[in-house]
Amino acid sequence: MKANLEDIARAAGVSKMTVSRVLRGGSGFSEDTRIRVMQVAERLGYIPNRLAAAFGAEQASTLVGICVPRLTSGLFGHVLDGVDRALTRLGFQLMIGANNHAIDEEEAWVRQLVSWRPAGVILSGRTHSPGTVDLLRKTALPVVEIWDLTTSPIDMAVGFSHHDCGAEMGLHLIRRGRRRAGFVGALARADVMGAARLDGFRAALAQAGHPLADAEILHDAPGFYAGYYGMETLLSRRGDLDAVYFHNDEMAIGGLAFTQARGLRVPEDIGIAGWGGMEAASILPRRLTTTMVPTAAIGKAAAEALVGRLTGASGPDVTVVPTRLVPGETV
Amino acid sequence: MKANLEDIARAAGVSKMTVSRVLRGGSGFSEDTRIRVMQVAERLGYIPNRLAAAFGAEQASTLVGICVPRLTSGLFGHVLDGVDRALTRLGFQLMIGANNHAIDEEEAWVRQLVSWRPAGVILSGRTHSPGTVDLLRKTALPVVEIWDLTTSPIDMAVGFSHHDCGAEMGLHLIRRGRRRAGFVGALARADVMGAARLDGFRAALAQAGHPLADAEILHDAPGFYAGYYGMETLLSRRGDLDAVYFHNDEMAIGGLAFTQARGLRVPEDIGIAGWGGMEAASILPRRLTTTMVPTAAIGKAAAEALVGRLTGASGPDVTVVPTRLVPGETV
DNA sequence: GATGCCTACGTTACCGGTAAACCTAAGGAG
DNA sequence: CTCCTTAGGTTTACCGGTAACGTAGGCATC
Repeated sequence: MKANLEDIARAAGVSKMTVSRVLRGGSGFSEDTRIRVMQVAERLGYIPNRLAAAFGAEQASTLVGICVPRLTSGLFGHVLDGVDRALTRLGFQLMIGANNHAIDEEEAWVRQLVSWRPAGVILSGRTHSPGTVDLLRKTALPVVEIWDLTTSPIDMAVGFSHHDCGAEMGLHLIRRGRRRAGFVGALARADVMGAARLDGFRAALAQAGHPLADAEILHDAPGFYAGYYGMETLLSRRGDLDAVYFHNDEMAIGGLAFTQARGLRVPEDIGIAGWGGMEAASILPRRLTTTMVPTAAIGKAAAEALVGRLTGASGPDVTVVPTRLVPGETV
Repeated sequence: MKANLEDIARAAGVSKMTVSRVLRGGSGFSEDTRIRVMQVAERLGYIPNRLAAAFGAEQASTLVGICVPRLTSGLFGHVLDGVDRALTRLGFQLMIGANNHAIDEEEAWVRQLVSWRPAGVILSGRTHSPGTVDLLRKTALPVVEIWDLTTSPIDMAVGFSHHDCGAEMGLHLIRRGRRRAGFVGALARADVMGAARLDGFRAALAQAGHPLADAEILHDAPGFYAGYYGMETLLSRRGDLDAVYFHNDEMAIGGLAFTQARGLRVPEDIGIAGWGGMEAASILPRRLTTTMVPTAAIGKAAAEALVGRLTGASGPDVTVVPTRLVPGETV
């Protein structure tokens, strides 16, 4: 039914080792033999068995795992795309997982992954369970932590500082004359990185002498609705806010929709700032004030760091990718 | 260094077959033995080798592949999420791929995938290269085609008819009194499914006696910008259009942004309709007229169809999921 | 008391590749 | 003429599980 190397070897009158070498494009065979083997393989409809290959010679795995917080996130979609394009081109396969912002779900996924003996792993964020870290250290797998920067990565890291993003936006609001800023977050107690942005934001405001006026951290996923209702909640508590910083752009656009529904003028009555740089943010009647994150570049850099490690090239352990605050017209 | 079944067997004083049985939670061992084996496995930090397991007993693979058109699509992010949640819970691992709307890229990915001897495959769309179909038939792998419905699937299908979506929207526009409708598409010559919606749309308009006035199919990816510029192009050619149907909601919102920039009133001067049902569409000042697609439900249904086939349960070959036209306030 | 059946294991034989070691004939150098 | 090298192979020994089958001892049944 389905042919293996042995079948090809028999039909071509060579040993299966020779077939293996031919098919992998190595050396140690004549052109005649190569052609014969290729033809027989084609004729028999040979389908390689990577399971056997990876099992028999463990270093030959072409499997890479990547775990993101949520598969429904637009930003991480672009990260995945960057990783996928870079790795597919080099003959790797991508195994995917979502941790839903829970380190124990991540650990469960990592355990499954390592049982497939992959060539490497890409994780999101810098917060992992002890079990995860332990396992990855023990298996000595190449690991790239992306998205949030850490100075002491498990192995390698590609990202930026969420804390700095928040601080930069805080400073920007202050410079634009805002004095009573609020914050609307999401995924309460789950999302470490949004919390880091809030920390940085809060610190910058405090240092400027105009501390954070109020914050509303929703439990929902960070979407348009959540932004809309978060804005409503925040303003019902503090009607005097003159700026609101949102968990991300989707929420900011939701908040913007609320100001329109309520007849508030932006940026005159209140300023709105987002984070992440989704495409829609730049097509609004007023371009959204936000921070652009080079998502696809992060994915690409992570893939390249991983492949670099595998091919023995020595790259930096920590790669910082620059984010960019876009002033926009909503603050 | 790293322990295998043999090591555990030696340390626990049993055979490795017994260890295998214990770790997989089977039967044929005493409670005493079970506890001893589990303790030893824990102590040695045993990491299962699914490579060896899947290789040695081919039917035991827990690998499922899924190929989507683009990883950056919000809609497919939700599909992936639906698939991932359903399969992770059942102990499967997801291998992912993107075909970039090209059937030969899909074929290349499928070839890589089958070499991992997966338990099943989920493909997007119903258009595949002969090589892909051939390969999947030959390997007799469970296959679920999602997103676009086909009456003669390779194996199973979960989706809806894009043609019908377009036709339904065409009829809706006619009913709302529109007589000169245009269309803005994307991914020219690549996206089969958007083309199917246009076909249905065109047919419905023609049947009503008010044929499609004009269509602009861009080569770009379907995003906000593309919608904005597509709208501009279309209106510069046909200033008398009274409705425009877009490839998807993002493009429709982009088009909407153009009408605002140009001072056109929606829906009075011109109607705007999208497709897909992205969350942002329902939070606009005027709720967008669009078609809601049950993305996560499609993912879940696809996963369940696949697992059903694997466990021998007989389900339907074709599952139709309902889409819903949301009238909105932009037409 | 022979037979059958059940429990709780152990034994054996693979699965399909790959690395490493080994072989052999032909050609060239000394 | 012998030795060495090289091209072009072959042989052997795994990798770590699992299915299928074998078996010893205990108990119930006829």
